[in-house]
Amino acid sequence: MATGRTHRPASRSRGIPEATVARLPLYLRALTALSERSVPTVSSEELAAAAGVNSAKLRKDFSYLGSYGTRGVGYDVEYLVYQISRELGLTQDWPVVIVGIGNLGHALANYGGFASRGFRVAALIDADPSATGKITAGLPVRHTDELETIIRENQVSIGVIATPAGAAQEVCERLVAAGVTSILNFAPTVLSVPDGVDVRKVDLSIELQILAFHEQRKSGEEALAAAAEAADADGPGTRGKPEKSQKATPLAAPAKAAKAAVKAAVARKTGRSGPDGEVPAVMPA
Amino acid sequence: MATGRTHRPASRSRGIPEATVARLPLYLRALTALSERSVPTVSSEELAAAAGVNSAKLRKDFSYLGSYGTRGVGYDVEYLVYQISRELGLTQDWPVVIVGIGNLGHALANYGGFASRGFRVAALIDADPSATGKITAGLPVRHTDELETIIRENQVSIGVIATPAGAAQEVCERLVAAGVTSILNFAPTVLSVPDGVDVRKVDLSIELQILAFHEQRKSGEEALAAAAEAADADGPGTRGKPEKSQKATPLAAPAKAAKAAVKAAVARKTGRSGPDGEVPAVMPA
DNA sequence: CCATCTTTGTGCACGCGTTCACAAAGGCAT
DNA sequence: ATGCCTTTGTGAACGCGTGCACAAAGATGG
Ligand SMILES: NC(=O)c1ccc[n+]([C@@H]2O[C@H](COP(=O)([O-])OP(=O)(O)OC[C@H]3O[C@@H](n4cnc5c(N)ncnc54)[C@H](O)[C@@H]3O)[C@@H](O)[C@H]2O)c1
Ligand SMILES: NC(=O)c1ccc[n+]([C@@H]2O[C@H](COP(=O)([O-])OP(=O)(O)OC[C@H]3O[C@@H](n4cnc5c(N)ncnc54)[C@H](O)[C@@H]3O)[C@@H](O)[C@H]2O)c1
Repeated sequence: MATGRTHRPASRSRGIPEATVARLPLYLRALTALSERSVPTVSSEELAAAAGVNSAKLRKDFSYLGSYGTRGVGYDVEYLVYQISRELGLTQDWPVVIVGIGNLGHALANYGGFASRGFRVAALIDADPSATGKITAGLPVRHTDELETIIRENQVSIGVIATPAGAAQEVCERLVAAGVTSILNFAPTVLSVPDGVDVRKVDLSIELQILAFHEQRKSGEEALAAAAEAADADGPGTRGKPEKSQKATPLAAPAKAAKAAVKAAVARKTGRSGPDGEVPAVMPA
Repeated sequence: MATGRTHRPASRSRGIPEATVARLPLYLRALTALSERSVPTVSSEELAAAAGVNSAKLRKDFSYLGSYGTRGVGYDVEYLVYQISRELGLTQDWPVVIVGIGNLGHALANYGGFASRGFRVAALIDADPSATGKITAGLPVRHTDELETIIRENQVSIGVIATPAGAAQEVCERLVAAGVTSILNFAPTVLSVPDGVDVRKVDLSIELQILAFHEQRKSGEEALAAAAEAADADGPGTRGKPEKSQKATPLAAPAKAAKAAVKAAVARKTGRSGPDGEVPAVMPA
């Protein structure tokens, strides 16, 4: 998955837990697929399998919405699709603006997954004058100067930021000032927004780093230390070859000496990638 | 944010909680910025603000890694960058393949955020014969036939899926069979993988739906019901104008009659978007 | 109309994550 | 050296989310 919400701690809005809200779109997707296959009803067990969750969790989630199932039978697919759509606010049309029509912005603009869920791209906005006017995904790219006007005229309340990180906060502020109250941020920055504005972020880099963490664990604890030391000294061939780890005090209180040593090594490395022989990642006390 | 992990419930690998792992990249980014400004040390308070989290949380997170701070002073920036990088496995090089070079795949291939964190795009793979061979972001697009060879030769353990949803599971299986053990999935599907394989998903559509949910709450509970009914009947002008909510029995047990009525209405609507006068979203008992 | 069987809805317990609050640690000035 | 002041590291309390397990509901067949 990508990431979690940023602000507003955990205010379960009127009884529906945030974790449940995050799963509703998942259920909806599975239900839509069933609906297209004209399946009339589905049990919690089947639907849970399709959505990749626990069936008890699914039933509890639905219980927050009301009693929409029939014991002994299951849930009526069409009815549930409607109820979830309504709960998520997908029965109305949400105009969205995308700001920053670069690599990612182009992909987003061409993405079909918007319209299929009630989200309508109202405008594409970019600061580059040479980009404005170009037709992208059937829409002309508008200049940033028009941002406020576009937001107001189209009653846009959801904005997508796909600008470089440096511009994100500024763009965010302009969006908010113009009336946007929900932001989906693709730039790798922490956005600060006033209360009442929701920010969700999608950060590819973070996802990869989390995967790398687990990947590293899979190859054994110590490979990393070896790799870290050997990184600039030798070529390939060392990977995945542990060296016998003294797992005692794995990360326990490094003495001052150790800190200083590593710090020095790091400094050396940062400055220029010179050879460094002894870099004790874990130091004996 | 994008999304959460899919499989492997909550196995805190060797003591570091999953929630903490997910925040380490955030800290790392903030620390890198400080490092570039040559800031020598930083307090938990400052760093927490930069990363957008609570300072107590940050300190506790760091405590899982070891005692890396100095009381009365704070944390040494360079040292912490090194420790977190090491913990996340970023001191080694991670070759990555991107499968599905369409709109999104192109954007990903051109994304600079990979290399800056130790992720190297080893290959771009697509099934479309007319696409193969084309140079994208400095790399030739390779045909799916070569997938297994590419994975093995480059020792790739992380795969990114950016194909249409229908192809995702199949691609996933081929990746896993070839040796990939971590997958970042952009296709809106639930992937099933064997134990030991990590899947994280990024789903733009889900993020927007979650935003829509909260957005809807902001405009008052009932606007939705009104909008739902009026959706195909009238034009703009109704939005964001609450009408005084009768919050009694918001979603309480609808009687059989109500279910049937709504279901009928839904069916009507699904078939063709004809006019529907009375669609009781919430029915009096 | 009754028995049986399926499946929902939920009470309950448990574990993870968050946050508070504070003692201990260490730097720094005197 | 001594005391002060800042900031870490963590014990403890709390709340949310998850999953088990089961009683009640309802459909279905006889
Ligand atoms: N490309 C990806 O796959 C990818 C993946 C994850 C995250 N991101 C992030 O998404 C953002 C965009 O990535 P990209 O690859 O599309 O970059 P890009 O440089 O191709 O596009 C950025 C666009 O934003 C425009 N822009 C700059 N400042 C602006 C401003 N103040 N107002 C409006 N528009 C402005 C630029 O003109 C440009 O068209 C970056 O922050 C990047 O880190 C990209
Ligand atoms: N474009 C976006 O902004 C965006 C956003 C979120 C999610 N997504 C999802 O990402 C995926 C890709 O989106 P897109 O807009 O790039 O679609 P796209 O149709 O432009 O690209 C898909 C690419 O995958 C290739 N492909 C198809 N089957 C394949 C296979 N079996 N093996 C290898 N390659 C195969 C196609 O040739 C094509 O080049 C979709 O699942 C989409 O739902 C896209």
